[in-house]
Amino acid sequence: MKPTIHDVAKEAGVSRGTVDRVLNKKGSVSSEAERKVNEAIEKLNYKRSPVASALALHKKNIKIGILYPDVDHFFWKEVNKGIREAKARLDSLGVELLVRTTKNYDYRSQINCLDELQQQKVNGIVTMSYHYNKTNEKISALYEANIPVVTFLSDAPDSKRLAYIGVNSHQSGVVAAKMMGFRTAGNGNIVVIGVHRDLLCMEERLKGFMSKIESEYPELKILETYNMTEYRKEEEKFYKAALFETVAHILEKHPDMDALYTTSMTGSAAQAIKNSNINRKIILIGHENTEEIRGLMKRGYIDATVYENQHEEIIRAIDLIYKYIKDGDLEYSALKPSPLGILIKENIE
Amino acid sequence: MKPTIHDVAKEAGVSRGTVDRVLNKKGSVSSEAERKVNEAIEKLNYKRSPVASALALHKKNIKIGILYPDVDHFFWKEVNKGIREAKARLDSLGVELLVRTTKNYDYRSQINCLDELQQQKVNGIVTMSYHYNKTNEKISALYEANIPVVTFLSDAPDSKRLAYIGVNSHQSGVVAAKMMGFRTAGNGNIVVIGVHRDLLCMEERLKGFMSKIESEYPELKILETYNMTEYRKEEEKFYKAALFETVAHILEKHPDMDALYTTSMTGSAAQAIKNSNINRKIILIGHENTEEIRGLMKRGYIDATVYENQHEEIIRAIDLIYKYIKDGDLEYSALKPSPLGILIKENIE
DNA sequence: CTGTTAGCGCATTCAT
DNA sequence: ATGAATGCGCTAACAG
Repeated sequence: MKPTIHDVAKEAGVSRGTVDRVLNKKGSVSSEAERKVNEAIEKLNYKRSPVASALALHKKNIKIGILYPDVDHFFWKEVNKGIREAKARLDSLGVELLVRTTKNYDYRSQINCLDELQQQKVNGIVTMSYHYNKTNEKISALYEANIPVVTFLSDAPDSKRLAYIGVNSHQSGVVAAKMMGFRTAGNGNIVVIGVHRDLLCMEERLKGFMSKIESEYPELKILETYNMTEYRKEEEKFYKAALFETVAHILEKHPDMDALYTTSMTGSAAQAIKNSNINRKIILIGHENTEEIRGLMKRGYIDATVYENQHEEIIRAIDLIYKYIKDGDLEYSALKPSPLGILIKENIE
Repeated sequence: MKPTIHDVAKEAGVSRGTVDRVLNKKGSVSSEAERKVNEAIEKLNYKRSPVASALALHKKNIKIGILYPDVDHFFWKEVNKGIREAKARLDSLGVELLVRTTKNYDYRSQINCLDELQQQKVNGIVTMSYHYNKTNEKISALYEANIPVVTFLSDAPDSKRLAYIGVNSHQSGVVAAKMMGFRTAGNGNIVVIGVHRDLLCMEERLKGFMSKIESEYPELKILETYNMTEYRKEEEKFYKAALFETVAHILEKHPDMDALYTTSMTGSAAQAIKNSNINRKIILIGHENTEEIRGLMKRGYIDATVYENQHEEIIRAIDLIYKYIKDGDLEYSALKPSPLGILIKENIE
């Protein structure tokens, strides 16, 4: 039978309360008692039961804040689903989830929302960083105020965020380049669209793609690189419209192009190509795995994407911060980069 | 605040015991009481707390049997890790895991082990099917004896297994064929090795691969298809030796071959090519994602594999049967096929 | 058929 | 500094 805190107390010749104080490092324990308890724990190989612990902690009312930009219907829908699943699970642990969204990627909106969550006295926050450096200060300030922040999808490595849950973004671009190489057999003319470049993850993707193409595919020529960063603060419909225009412009300007790579909004890019009614094949490589993308890929408008599982990542992020708040230590095993998925028509679920 | 069973009882004007009987369909409840309870549950939007439930069920001592062939060091090592993780989690729920392994894929060994687990009075079993049809009868008999069986990795669809956790194997072969198409640019001579063909998953992989090549890549010629089913019942070292010989034979017999596809044991196939010291490039496409395969892929001996995450699958399978034993119902959301991963050098973690 | 009671293992009081 | 008591939400056993 698994030893309980009771067994440990008996073995050590102290009360359950004392064992608990040692386990949770509460102090107020004589060094003599502490030694005996630790010996007993060792001897019996005691591990605390997370279920019982969670149940007992029920009344503590932990609050976790979640903040993300609710802009791309398809992509964030799956994040939202993950949040709902986590919520259902954490509900029964007496944990409250305060979910906030912004209408765009403006880092000032993010900072405002973070302020509000701080006022609500949350015990921790999960969010993505809206800007490669403008959010560092606020995140570090939250850390100093004893509110740990876990970033996901896009990191803020120079801030004092507790942890980052997400992929290696540079490598994500490298993999995309490799798929471009496969699909084109290493030969042809490419146009590149860099979207959201002040999101760290996007900039890194772009760099990864470019460097891989340059180093490994000398016969793949990049005709031009477009930049769609300035639209970042607009609402989604404007953003989409701008992308549509850009793609239409590209198709007209580059009649000799064979392929398009876009660091994000792959679904919209595919729609734009589709709507253009051109009668030559444009190979499209991009990112993410959403319902929209799967649909367009099945119909041949997207050739491959490189993605991370945003649904699982948000769940991992929430679990990570919950455990950190509850137990005070990081699960180091959860910190390695998330796997990079490759999506082609054939392996759509 | 979340409603508890107590709130429901108060709302319905009955005792907690009665609510519990309704919740767990224990019978012995008047239809009048049942109606009132259900109304109260509806009204309060009551959901039972899985943590509290698990804690209370602690004394019940549920036993789950797990059975798998511990043959390929690298592949099954990760299954084993998943089992250990699940064990640690279930330990604190008072669940006992009886883990059994066989030394090969002989279905008779499997049936013997299943018999033994039945004698141990397990409440459910997780295993893979060792043979496309010879295990159906035993699995169905277990079901009749009220011991549900969940298959993973390789299914027994014609048996009364409770559920299958794993990928669509046919599609797995299709994706492999697509990767072959990418890598060869749709042109060249292929040799195929069909391993373990009386495992349903392997046979389906092979069929998926062949059909995709035939239908989509007319310029890819399959020179020959080797069959390595008969070695299935041997121990691993014999199996590997046989594969080494086969690959050496293939390389000699087909000097015009460009690529090799193998339905399993991709690591060994790569080792065999490596050891042969031939000085032309043989493209190798196979399956799985193991430490061995990642190492050989990084060094260029494997070009791509299609895999399922065996680590997550065993965990999902164990959780599924645990919940079924505990709550008596299947989590239908867990039943869709697992995702098919594509591994190339660039997206190795 | 129904209500009551006693834990499951742990964390937090409140006494001492 | 330590021990004892209470309860988290639920289930099982018992009493009626």
